[in-house]
Amino acid sequence: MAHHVFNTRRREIYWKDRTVQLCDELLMGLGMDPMAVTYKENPWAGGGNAGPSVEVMIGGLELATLVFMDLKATPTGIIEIKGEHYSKMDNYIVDTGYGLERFVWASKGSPTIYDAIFPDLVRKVADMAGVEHDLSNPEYAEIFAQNARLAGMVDVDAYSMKELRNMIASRLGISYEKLEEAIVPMERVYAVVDHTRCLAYMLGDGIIPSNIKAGYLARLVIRRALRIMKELGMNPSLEGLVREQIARLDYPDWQERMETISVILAQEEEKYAETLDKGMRLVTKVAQSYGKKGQAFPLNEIISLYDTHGIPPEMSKDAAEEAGVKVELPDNFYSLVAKTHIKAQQEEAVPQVIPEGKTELSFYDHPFDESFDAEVRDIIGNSVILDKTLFYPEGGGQPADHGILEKGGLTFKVVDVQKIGNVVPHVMEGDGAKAFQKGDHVAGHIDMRRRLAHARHHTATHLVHDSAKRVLGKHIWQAGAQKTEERARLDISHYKRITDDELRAIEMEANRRVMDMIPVDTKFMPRTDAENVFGFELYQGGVPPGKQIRVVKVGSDIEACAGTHVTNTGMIGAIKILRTERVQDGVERLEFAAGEAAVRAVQEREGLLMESSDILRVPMDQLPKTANRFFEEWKGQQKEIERLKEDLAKTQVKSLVPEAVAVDDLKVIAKRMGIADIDELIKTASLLAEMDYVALLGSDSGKLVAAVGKTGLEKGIKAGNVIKAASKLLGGGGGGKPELAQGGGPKSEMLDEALKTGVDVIRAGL
RNA sequence: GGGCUUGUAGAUCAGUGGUAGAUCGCUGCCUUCGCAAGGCAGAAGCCGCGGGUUCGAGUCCCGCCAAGUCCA
Repeated sequence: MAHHVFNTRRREIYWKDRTVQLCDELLMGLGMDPMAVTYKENPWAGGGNAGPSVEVMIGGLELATLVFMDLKATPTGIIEIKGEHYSKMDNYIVDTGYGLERFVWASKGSPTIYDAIFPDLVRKVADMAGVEHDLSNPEYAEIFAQNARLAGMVDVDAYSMKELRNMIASRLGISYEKLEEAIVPMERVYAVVDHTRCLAYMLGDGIIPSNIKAGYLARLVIRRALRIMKELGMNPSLEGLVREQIARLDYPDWQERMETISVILAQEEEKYAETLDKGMRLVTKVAQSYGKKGQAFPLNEIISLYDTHGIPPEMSKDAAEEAGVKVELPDNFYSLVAKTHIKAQQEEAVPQVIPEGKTELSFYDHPFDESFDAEVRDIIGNSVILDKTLFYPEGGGQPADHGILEKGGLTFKVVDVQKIGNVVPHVMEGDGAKAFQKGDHVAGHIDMRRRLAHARHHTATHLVHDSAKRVLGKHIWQAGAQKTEERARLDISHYKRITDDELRAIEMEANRRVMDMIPVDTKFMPRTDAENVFGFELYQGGVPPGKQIRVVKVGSDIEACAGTHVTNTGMIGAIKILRTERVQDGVERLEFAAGEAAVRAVQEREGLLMESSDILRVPMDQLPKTANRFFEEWKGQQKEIERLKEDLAKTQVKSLVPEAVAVDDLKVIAKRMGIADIDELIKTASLLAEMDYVALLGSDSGKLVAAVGKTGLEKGIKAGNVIKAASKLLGGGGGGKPELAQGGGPKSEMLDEALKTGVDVIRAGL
């Protein structure tokens, strides 16, 4: 419940006195005692604006807030509130908010707002959790009433929970423990009721749990509710409770959505269970590793576990204690987490200078005109401003038209077109704007090829969106869109990845609308009329400004849209969806091409197929089978080669043994092995080492491997040292363990010298 | 939008730039009337993809893809 007023300096409708008077009349009209009402005025600030505000309270309960916004944040402002500078605005606004449910609470006099608004649900959850909740017991009821009142009055930032509880307990004349015992379980019950209702609104409204923004908030609420239910010993399933909450809200179409909501909730519950499961394993492991070292579990480790893996600090604590590791959890854990994050940079809003005047937009009435005559109204920087234009300025995810402006037989390229206020600046190539003067008569020519490509992609976007809705469900909402000449992309809200089958179905649906040759119907309508007829689903691409909005109707798809469209879906020709991408949890991006671009995209893909089938020398339809066969064969052959290398190593060992030379009482084999690869050398050398030889093997390609047997190791010969010295001669390097090392270098012609050097190192090591 | 993390056998995960491992699961054999359990043997890996650095990359660097998590 609210009432608003927009006052201007020229015309004031009403301000503080009248607002308070209206509030007073409302309260009296509801039968309240006006003398029991307290009005408390405070400065208010938020979102770059500020002003006075008045809290309306009855018996300590805040029923309404009356906000008077008449200040805006300016760095040079002389009025200072909470460290920010403000100055007066030309417009000043009354913004009120009355808590309907708070009125119910006040009238019923029940100890908490939850008992007033949904006593049955509170009862139900309490029963499910096995919590006694007997409000007919006056002592018990008084505890809640006092708690609610004091908790509402005290600044929670200034006191810890414990201090607050202590205050309440002493006022009630009972012990802290007794208060906690009475209150904590019920607080959880209230929280469950509150959270599930919050979810009913969020999910009913089409929010999909995600890892960012509003969706993330929904996920947090879900997880918090699950956690609280678990603490209450309930079997945590949100579906039933959210269903009941939605049933008692007056939105019939939300009931329909419950099907999707069930799926979403089940999915979120599963996901959370998985995260906790994973987290438990991870945190146990980390805790044990600190336990082994006999160290305490450091706080920054707990912070990082929470920050990167979402492991609740309580869980870290439990796991640590189980592993017998000390840990301390500070009260301000979450603000410590926040401190580790770098403060977000404040965006410097550059106030855009809005030029005077108006450029008439002709492209809506004449969507296929290529040329127009106009008069130059102004030159700003390198931009030309005309009295009217056929150039479409960038907006709504559609890029600007390009083309030329012609003056006295000379042509100048237009490389960008924007819309600022009601004015359209045409940005010229180079310093082309210099050639124009105020009052010049010019001819403009649009690059229609580009325009049409955009129009096709734009109308196709509406069709793809509509098709996605048909295939995936009504919960689909546009989360962003962008077009170019070659591609369009559409982001839609959806709670899981789009499968290949769904993608094909969407593509087919969209192309059917193309084949149906549906006329594209566009008209300007008063905003409120359009909203009444079509609903807020109009605003898929955002809410446009102004009283008149342009409504684009393509079959069953109706959107507020300022872009240029083709006049019939048949003009799109073809739509080819190219891929999907998950831009965030809960938002899928569809990338597609329309018209000529679609044909080109298909041709490109076909090119890849043709090239591949050419390489494999099979017809296209056998590509998958053949590719699979090649891959399987390749894997088999890899294994075969592995086996053969081992066999080869064994036979080579036999032929190498007679070539051993005695260096002191060590048996040393240094040998060039032809075109062997490094694996082969390693296998052969390590077999020789097992037989207690010292082996140094090289290949024509300049690879070296050394392996040292038991006796050699006892005498302190290190394969790594041998290899280091030998491979240095090859212009490379090497290393490894004492028993096995490898190396090499580009100067393979030095191999014999390198082997000799290696033997020298072995001899020197003795 | 930003930060952090992860991607290795069917699963869970190890792996200081130097011959890819463990546990569970799987297959076969031994033991048993049979099962559970145990013993032995074995199969199973484009180390997410593509570049780069290097004599040598699962490991280091860059890009991409996929996933997780946090944002007073």
